Amino acid sequence: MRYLVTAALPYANGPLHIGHIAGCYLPSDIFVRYQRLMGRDVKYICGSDEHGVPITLRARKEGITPQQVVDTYHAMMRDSFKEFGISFDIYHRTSDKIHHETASDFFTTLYNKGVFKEEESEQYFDEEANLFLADRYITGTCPNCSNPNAYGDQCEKCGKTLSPRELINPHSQLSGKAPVLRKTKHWYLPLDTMQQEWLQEWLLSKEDTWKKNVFGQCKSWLDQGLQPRAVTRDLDWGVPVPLPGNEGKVLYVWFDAPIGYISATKALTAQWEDYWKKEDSKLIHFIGKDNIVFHCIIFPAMLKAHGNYVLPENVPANEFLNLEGDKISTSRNWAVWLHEYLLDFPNKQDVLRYALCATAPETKDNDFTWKDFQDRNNNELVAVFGNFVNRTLVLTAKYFENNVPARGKLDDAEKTCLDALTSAPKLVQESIERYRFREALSHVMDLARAGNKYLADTEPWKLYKTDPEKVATILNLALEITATLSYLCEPFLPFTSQKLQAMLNIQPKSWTDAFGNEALVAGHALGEASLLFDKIEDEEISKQIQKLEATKINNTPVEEISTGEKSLTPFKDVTTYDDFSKMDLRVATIVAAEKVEKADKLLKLTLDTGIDTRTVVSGIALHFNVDEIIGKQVTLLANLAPRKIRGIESNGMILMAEDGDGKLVFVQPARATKNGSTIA
RNA sequence: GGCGUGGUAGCUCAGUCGGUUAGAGCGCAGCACUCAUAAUGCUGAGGUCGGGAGUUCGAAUCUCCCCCACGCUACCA
Repeated sequence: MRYLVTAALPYANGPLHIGHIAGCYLPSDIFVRYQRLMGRDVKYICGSDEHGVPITLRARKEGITPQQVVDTYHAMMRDSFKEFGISFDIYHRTSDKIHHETASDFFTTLYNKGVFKEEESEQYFDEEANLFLADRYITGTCPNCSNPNAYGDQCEKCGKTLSPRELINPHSQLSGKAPVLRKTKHWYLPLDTMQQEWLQEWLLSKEDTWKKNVFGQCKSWLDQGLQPRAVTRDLDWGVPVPLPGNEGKVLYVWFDAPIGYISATKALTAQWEDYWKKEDSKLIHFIGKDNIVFHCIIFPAMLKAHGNYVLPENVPANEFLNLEGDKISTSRNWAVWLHEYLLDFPNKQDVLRYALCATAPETKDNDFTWKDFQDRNNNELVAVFGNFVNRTLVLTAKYFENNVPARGKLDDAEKTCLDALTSAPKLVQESIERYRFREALSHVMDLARAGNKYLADTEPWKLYKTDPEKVATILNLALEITATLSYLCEPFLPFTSQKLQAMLNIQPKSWTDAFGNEALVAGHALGEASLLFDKIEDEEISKQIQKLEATKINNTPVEEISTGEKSLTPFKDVTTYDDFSKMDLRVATIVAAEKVEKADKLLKLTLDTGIDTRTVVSGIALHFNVDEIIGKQVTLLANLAPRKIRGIESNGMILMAEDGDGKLVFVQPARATKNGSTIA
């Protein structure tokens, strides 16, 4: 049996922050270190995801090539991971030749098997730049919130997922011109038929073994019915489509990226196929919750379509980590960056590892605060773990010249202590096997607590004068606990483990060897003791909090400027009076309003136009209460063709003004005017 | 609106198949101790288990309705 553990490929257009670490890299690292200690055959795979549109956008913005962008961030992330003790067997990258070949072959195999559906569609094309525009290259006015700077795939203001065709007044980010529609061919993965054939059945079989949040999300997707998904894009940055006559097309990044796990394994070992194709291999994907669909549905679909590959055994996705009560945001710089932490807190990798593991968002979103970080360091690592080790070593140095004393007769206190000693590894093991890393870590701390209690109960410092032999037994056991702690904490606190083992003058051991035997023999000479953890003072914490508050202050004016100036929609093309005069604009009064059933944003308005009373459905329910708009005079586009919305016929359209923040205001006459008055 | 996940002590969370008095860590209060980085140990206060109804001898746990948070999704001319 062998394990293949993957951690989500981080996207190479920005540095790593604590959310990435807590959600994915730390849990996977703990899991893998544990598997190694159990003597299991495990490979731990990760790498930079270096394709896709945002990287090309950043490159354009900074006036460099996409390769330069990814080189920078790839090196940065690789180094941060290493320094933080994330123990990948390989940290690869998707711009590597091996990956291009692997992804290319993968596509070709599926193509030759006739898996894909081929389809032509109309996409926006920039005639000046002479290329098809990726969704991100197109901006326009959001049909949802009227934000004039919405992207073709998503409006960042209201969060709505869009397609470029929905944008009002679209323009190319490259030339600034309005793009034209042109036909293009793409290949689709037929998830809909796969759902029927096997995917649904396979996923439903995971109900008992996968985390609830993960299974629930998959179930939700299945219930809505899967749709075919394009696996190619018109773009020049990525893995080229390996079919003749298809220049300017690449594999879509979601198709390309997970294959990166395979290429990385290839780059790591010639036996890569054992890990991917032998039935007794367990494939485990560690990811954040934003990646559930790709790893639970789409990638398995790809692997199955290819044939011979194992499907994931488990996908233990975490939820999100917040920071001081707010969502972590790269663009708003609201984050604790790993590379900055490593500079600000040198040699304190384990403190962050501890804090993030203890507060990891395993079952729901969780909050990281600097106060919590400080408390966990001072009250748990220093006071419980470090202090127990220190008092044990100090006592041993004082009474036994730094040699391990012999164990004598065992009383009840000793038996209780030995119970804790033998049960701790089992508890930690069980928790890790169930992907409960917070719980596992607390079992480690419980052993240190048991040690502190043992010392407090037996009081060797009092006994020494009257019964030095008893003290020898006590310290023998206490030292045995410190040795066990050094082995047991390795997956979580690898730096501390090493340091402690040096202090005890012992060698690293696999868990199978370490537990169940006495780690220290009488007479063993201990090494030099030092403190495992230092207190973190208030000053250091308030410095970090101030740093965050500064970004908050810096953020506000920038955003205001950007929405105030940059975001104003450019003027539209010239029109004629004839065109304008076709529109019948009238003053009307809202006489009734009600929420449309089963729609969050829709209000059904009844208008008095002076000539008739009519119904208009308007998407303004998020901006106004029903009560506050009744009696308001508004501008009505009266001769707009009727249209059914949610089963209600809408006759016309209410004109709204929109400020930079997406707030809507009625356009109305400066004074109350007769209903039906014309506007021209 | 639909779907998913969650709501348990001041904070972070556990709670198995429905079963006695709902637990842990941190924080707080008191006591003990002095080997230890004022660290440790013990004791205690603190809960209408989001709200309401139901099933049951018995509900944090099962059913229904509602509220709140996060995510997915629908409606938007």
